[in-house]
Amino acid sequence: MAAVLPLADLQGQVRRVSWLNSIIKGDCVAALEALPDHSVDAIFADPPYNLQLGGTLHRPDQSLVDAVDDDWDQFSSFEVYDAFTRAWLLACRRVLKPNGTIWVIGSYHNIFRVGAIMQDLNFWLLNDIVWRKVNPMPNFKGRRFQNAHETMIWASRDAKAKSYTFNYDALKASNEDVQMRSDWLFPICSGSERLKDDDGKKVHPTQKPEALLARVIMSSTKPGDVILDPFFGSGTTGAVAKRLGRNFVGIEREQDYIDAAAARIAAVEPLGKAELTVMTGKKAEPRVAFNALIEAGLVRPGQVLTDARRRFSAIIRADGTLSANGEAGSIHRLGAKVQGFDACNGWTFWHFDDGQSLKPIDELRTVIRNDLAKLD
Amino acid sequence: MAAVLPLADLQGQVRRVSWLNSIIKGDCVAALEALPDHSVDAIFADPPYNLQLGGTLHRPDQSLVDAVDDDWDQFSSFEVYDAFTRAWLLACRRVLKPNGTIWVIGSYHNIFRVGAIMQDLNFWLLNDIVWRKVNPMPNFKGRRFQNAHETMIWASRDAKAKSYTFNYDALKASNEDVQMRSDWLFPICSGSERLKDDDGKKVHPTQKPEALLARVIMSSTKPGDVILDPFFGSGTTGAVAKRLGRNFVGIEREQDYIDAAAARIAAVEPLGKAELTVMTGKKAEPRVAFNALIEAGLVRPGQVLTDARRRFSAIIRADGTLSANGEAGSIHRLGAKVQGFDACNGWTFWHFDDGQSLKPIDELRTVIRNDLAKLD
DNA sequence: AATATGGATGAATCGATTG
DNA sequence: TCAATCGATTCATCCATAT
Repeated sequence: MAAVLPLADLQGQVRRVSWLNSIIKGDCVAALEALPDHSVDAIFADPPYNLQLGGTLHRPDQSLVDAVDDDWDQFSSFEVYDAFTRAWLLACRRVLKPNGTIWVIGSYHNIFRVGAIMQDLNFWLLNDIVWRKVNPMPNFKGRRFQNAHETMIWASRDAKAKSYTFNYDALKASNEDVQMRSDWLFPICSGSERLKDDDGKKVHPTQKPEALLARVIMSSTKPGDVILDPFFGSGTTGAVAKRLGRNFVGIEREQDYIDAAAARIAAVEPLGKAELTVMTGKKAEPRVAFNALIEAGLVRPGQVLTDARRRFSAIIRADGTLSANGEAGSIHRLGAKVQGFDACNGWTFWHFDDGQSLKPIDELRTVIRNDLAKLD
Repeated sequence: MAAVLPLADLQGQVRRVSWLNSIIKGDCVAALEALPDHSVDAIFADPPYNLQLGGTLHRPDQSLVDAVDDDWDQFSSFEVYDAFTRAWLLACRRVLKPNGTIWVIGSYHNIFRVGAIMQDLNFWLLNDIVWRKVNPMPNFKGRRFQNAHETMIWASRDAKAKSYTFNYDALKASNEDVQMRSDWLFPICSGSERLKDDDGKKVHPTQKPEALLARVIMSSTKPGDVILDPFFGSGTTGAVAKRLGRNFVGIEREQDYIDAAAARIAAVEPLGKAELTVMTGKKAEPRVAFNALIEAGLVRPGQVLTDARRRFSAIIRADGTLSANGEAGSIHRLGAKVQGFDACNGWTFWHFDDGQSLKPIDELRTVIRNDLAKLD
């Protein structure tokens, strides 16, 4: 895992997909040109934030704040930063599969430019997600609000791409059975998770917490997917992807970061298949025709169905349709019609009387589905 | 208060500052041209969001969602929206005092374009503030994360303006003696605060809560300051400004909104000097997702949970659900399922073995809650 | 008079499959 | 490619009505 390939080696090996689960050394845009079109399922990008720091910053006790002042975060103007942003986003767009999605994280220094450029390039914004930091750095001068969050943009390749991966049911089940919101709460990366060098200095100034990446990856990818991180840094994306049974591709310029990331990822133990199975909902279940209930003898032609409160009733016909008040149609169409609605889920609307109580015909569909499950 | 002046009247009366505490009827940019340079201390702008809605949306109960489809929110392209944004921001910049600040609120549909243009026009971003909605509208189709926040940008007129108003100590004192963070929690505007017409219909589709405006105004203005709102709508800015002893200027095109806002503001009773302090409310115990335990490392995927008497067991999966006997679900659903019940409190039912004894996972939730207690 | 229940609603870029 | 069909999908809160 996590072999480090110079760009030259990579280009000769694309056919064997040797770039899977490796870190490509080189400039982001140039390295991306070596990847095939539509070759990755998802992208997580943590680009330079273009922080505009005036001078040095001291805490109230006069200790020096170790700010992000690396060369890679220096841009001479918004125009230069915009050109850089457009270039790497375009390159990412080409390698992204048509139904793939991209995540970009940033702060108020850069995220507005990034978001506008994403829209200009026809990415279709699905959500902006707020990472609320449990333990953000205070504002030492007391001149602003404490900058306690960062923003992530989640987008599909274009507006027409409707089949992107979103594990809605799993997220909901893991969140007290209510849907996951756009504001997430996580601690910043610190303690034993934070990579340090031999001198105890942090390896990377903006290492992201694994919990954040875990939710990103669990929500919008499937096991076996390929996740690209064009600004790999300390390799959080790769470490979490490996642990969660996904593949990764990282791009990084600095050898120190590559070395630290490769060692980190090598130490990761992937989870087993059982632990990685994702909870799915009804949408993922096989379709069952209402006719199958008749054929299985679970309901019979002539039988009366009603809604849960017995306000409406209909008769089952031998062809698998229902009739009521001289009208006929599928369980869905007729359910909609009697209520005066445009649409209706007939499976949950229509009920049958089992002698004791009214039960939705959806329970009979479950019987059929359980029988089907034994066959494979 | 709140006299409504047609633009023509205004221009002849500028010297007497007759526009103070009034609503100017007219187009935003044209009306702004009639105001003197450097004449307002702060600006709060709630521009059109440029929502691009495909068709109609129904709730699961088939009721129709009353979407924002007003003419004033329709733009033919990003270019047109950008030009509009640049025009009103430039006009605002001219009337803003050198040490004044501006707030702009938006959603992911427009806020990235707005923020980038503000930077291009040399506004200096001080913070982005996240309004976390207590009670946002759900995502009915389960295709995205629940869009549970909006974003505000707070900026000074330019980078050199260091003497802007920021009531740091008052905010801190009103916030349990810790710095005010960049993520704010407020309910949406509803109930008796929401303006309704005689038919019970909402007067304005996007009326903002007064609590939100109150924090904006208390944090970045002084009593007696002039606050401009170039998209006045239902007049929340004016109502809160009057109550908090500030002056306002509103600009609005639609007569219906002007009438409603004028009546609303007329009914406001200004607070006395002593009462101009911010109130905060403690919320009930925060909801904790089971996923938070995994993300915090308190439990791990693959780990086995049992009930208190070890009659039932289940395995934790990486997506935050449990699985047992080929079935899966949330801690609550699966707890109910294995027992054959309709419902179950998974927090007290499922236990983990800490090496000495079985303990309910509810104890781990307490650990998380203690961390959270600092935040809400 | 409290409490319970049902309905309404909010800045929303909100399908997938088959014929 | 388009049209028809199947059938999946909601949270917190407020208010009106019923018990």
